[in-house]
Amino acid sequence: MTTFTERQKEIINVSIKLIAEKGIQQLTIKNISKSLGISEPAIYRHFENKLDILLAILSNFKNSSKAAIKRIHSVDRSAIEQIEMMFLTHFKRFAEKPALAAVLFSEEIFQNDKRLSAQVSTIMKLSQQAMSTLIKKGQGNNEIRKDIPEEQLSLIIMGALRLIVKKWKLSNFSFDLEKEGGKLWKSIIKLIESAKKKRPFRTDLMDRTDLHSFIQYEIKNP
Amino acid sequence: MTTFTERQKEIINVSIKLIAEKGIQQLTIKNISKSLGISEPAIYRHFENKLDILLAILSNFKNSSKAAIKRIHSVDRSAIEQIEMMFLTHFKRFAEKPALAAVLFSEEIFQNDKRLSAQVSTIMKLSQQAMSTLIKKGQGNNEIRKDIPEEQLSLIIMGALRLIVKKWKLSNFSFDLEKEGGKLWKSIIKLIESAKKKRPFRTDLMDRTDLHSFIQYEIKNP
Amino acid sequence: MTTFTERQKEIINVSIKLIAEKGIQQLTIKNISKSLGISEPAIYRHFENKLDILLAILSNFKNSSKAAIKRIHSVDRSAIEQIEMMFLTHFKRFAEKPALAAVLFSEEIFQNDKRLSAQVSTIMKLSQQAMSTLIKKGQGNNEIRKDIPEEQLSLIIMGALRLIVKKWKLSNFSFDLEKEGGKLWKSIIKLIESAKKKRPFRTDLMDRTDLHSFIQYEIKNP
Amino acid sequence: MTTFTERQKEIINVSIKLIAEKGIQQLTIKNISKSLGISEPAIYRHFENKLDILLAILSNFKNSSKAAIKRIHSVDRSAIEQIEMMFLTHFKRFAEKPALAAVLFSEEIFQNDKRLSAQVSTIMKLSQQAMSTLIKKGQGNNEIRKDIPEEQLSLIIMGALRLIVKKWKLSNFSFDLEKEGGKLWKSIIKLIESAKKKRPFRTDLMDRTDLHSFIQYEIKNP
DNA sequence: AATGAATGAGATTTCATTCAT
DNA sequence: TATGAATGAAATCTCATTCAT
Repeated sequence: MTTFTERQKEIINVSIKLIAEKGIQQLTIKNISKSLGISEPAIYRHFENKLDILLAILSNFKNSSKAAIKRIHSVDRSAIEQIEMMFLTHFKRFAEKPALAAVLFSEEIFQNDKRLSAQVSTIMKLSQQAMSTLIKKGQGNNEIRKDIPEEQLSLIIMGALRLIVKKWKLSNFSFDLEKEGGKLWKSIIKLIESAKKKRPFRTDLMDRTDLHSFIQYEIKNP
Repeated sequence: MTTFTERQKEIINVSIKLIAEKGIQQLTIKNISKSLGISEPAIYRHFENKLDILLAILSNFKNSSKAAIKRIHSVDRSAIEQIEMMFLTHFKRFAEKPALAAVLFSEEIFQNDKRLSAQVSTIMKLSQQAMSTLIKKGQGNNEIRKDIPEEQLSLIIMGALRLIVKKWKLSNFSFDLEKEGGKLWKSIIKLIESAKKKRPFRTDLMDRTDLHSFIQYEIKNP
Repeated sequence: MTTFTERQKEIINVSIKLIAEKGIQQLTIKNISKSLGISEPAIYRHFENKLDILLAILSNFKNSSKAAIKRIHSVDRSAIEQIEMMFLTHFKRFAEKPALAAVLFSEEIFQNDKRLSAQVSTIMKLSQQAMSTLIKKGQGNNEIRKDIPEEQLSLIIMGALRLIVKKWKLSNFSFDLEKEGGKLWKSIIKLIESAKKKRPFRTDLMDRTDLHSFIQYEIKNP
Repeated sequence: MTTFTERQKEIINVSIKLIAEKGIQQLTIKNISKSLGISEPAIYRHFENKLDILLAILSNFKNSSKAAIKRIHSVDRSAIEQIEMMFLTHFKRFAEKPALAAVLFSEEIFQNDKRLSAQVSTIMKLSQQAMSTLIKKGQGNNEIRKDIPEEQLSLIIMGALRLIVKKWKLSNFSFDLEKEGGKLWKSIIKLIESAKKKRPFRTDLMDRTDLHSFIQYEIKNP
């Protein structure tokens, strides 16, 4: 788990911002250096080449995803609550750093290099597996319906999650992602909950100190 | 609804292929012309500039989407069946022309120009609205559950649809999209169908001549 | 004295206009053909190449200058009146076809080819010699002061004439060239007239039928 | 009043030379870089684009014109002498740097861009106004005849000045501009001097150390 | 007489990267 | 750690011109 210097982090963040705002085609060494107020060759003090910057972005995100997943899995909650955590963590993270959404949901950007696309695949699988694991647990618990295979449910949940983020981005971040995410979550619960054990929907969830602070933690320590 | 010359269509197709295979960064006039076996300036006889080629790709897809949607809406079927048609039409379309999937599910590619991203938005809204309309109809019919707002269901269905196409692409088209799409559809039906009026799932749907030929038609006549 | 076909004349005129309005750099085969509403290769039916179009412009103007000069010289008037005719003919010509001014007073445009710059030189010398001849006649007549050599007077008159046309062009043809030209002429007469034989300034000159019709003729038959 | 780096000055000078020798059409980045012995992209370290190079040429000339005019106006001399200074300064400047004449008397070259043609207009007006001011002063002093409006005299003088420079250029710099300029000046004095106060023509003017050194100064410190 | 399609040459500009300082 | 200057490669696009029809 590589760590980055301050300058490297600056470069990573500026790059994410540039991709988010102007697209991958505008992610040039010139633009990065201009954004940072340093010269172009200076970038090469911190990264060997441009590809390494892109890899660093991915590695950075992968690490923080891993950490978030680990924490969610280790929390002692019902499966549904844990899935909810994943959901909300996602939205909170992107709401706080919209550029990240733009970049991370744009795997195509990285497709022209094998190392890059491998990394992207790994990242995608990471959260899908985490989701799958939680769903399986929920199905074991009778929290979640069993008539639909766990991979399908995972696909459906992740798909909705991704699409709402994408819409948010296409709308120029013009709606409240966390609020809409909350609504979406309510609907998804209805869809996936086991018929037998209907639980009352807990509107208070987001306010509960522990979950809230948990999510906060994830965002501050990606 | 602009029509394109033969050469223009060739350029459009080659461009889609290039984007799909090598990413937008490799969509250069040189590569396009090389693929067609003509000189670079020759391209400019057919499109004023590169942006126009990208716009043509989008316009082309938009037109065929519109036509497909129109036909689906005008068919006299239950809402669920119509949604199924949309689903399967989508998959069939992409299965027949994988490159299109690569391009069309990569809206980020087009983000660096206002005209492009406007077109992308329009296209996305097109199928979402079509889906919404059908769901509303189904809810009116008691075919589809009413406890979840129609926009949410639409979001969830479209999200799943998009994600499976994206996975297919990331897997290098290594699974059978139509087959997996069929499975996904089965799961989705279970999720959205109205509890009261459970219909038996019709595995035979895809084989029925009329639907099949309908979809075929859409693909051959975009 | 080559004559031109109708199409050739059209091409010449359009070319003059293009140079006048947008500069020599915008005089491209594409722009010429677009202005005429024909295809690019069509131009090559009428002129072998681009250089020939430029030569035709010059040849055209040279011919009409020669004719005008010849007529002025053959008119039976005082030298001062003949010079006045040259002056006014010039202004009238340009006032009716401003583009011509833009082109003809821009000899630099043609400098990158020997044949072109030779033609330009010839044209310039043409009117200067004509002017010189008239001045010499005037000095012989005692109409024009003799204390300044005839080449100097010619230079001064032609210089003023050119500068006012250039100013007119730079001002975007926003003043009345003929009127300002008339004023300039009054001043020049005062400067060059022989001290002894002061003639009254004839404001009526431009109205006199013969001069007027003479100038008209020159413009219509360049 | 922007100052230029050494490389920028080199580029400016090389560009002037290229325009003078081969015409604006040969002023290409390739030719500039070849002349300087550097690569084409290297030019872009020093100027953002080609237009900026042209603007720099004009700006450079404008600045030096302003300085020259300021100095001439501030000298304590008769109006006629000051006009003479303007005349001779002009000729000396161009005689020392013939390429500049080629470029500066070819405003057409710059007509295809608004910023360029605006600058050209400004420069033209600059010296015309300076000339007008001096003539008005001379008319107030009874040095210069009053029967011709000051704008007309200014036009006539500037026109002659410009035309002789242009002829010099068209002749391939084959005569002695300063000498011919001197002759022209003698003629012009005769034309404009007030009848009452005939001053002896001062052939010695150009030799007088102060004027000479003044002009020298202007040329070396533009 | 005209055109659609094409092309070699070349224009301006951008890019990632290097090197000397 | 940083920079000014530079560069090879390549991108987009324009130009005058040709050729088959």
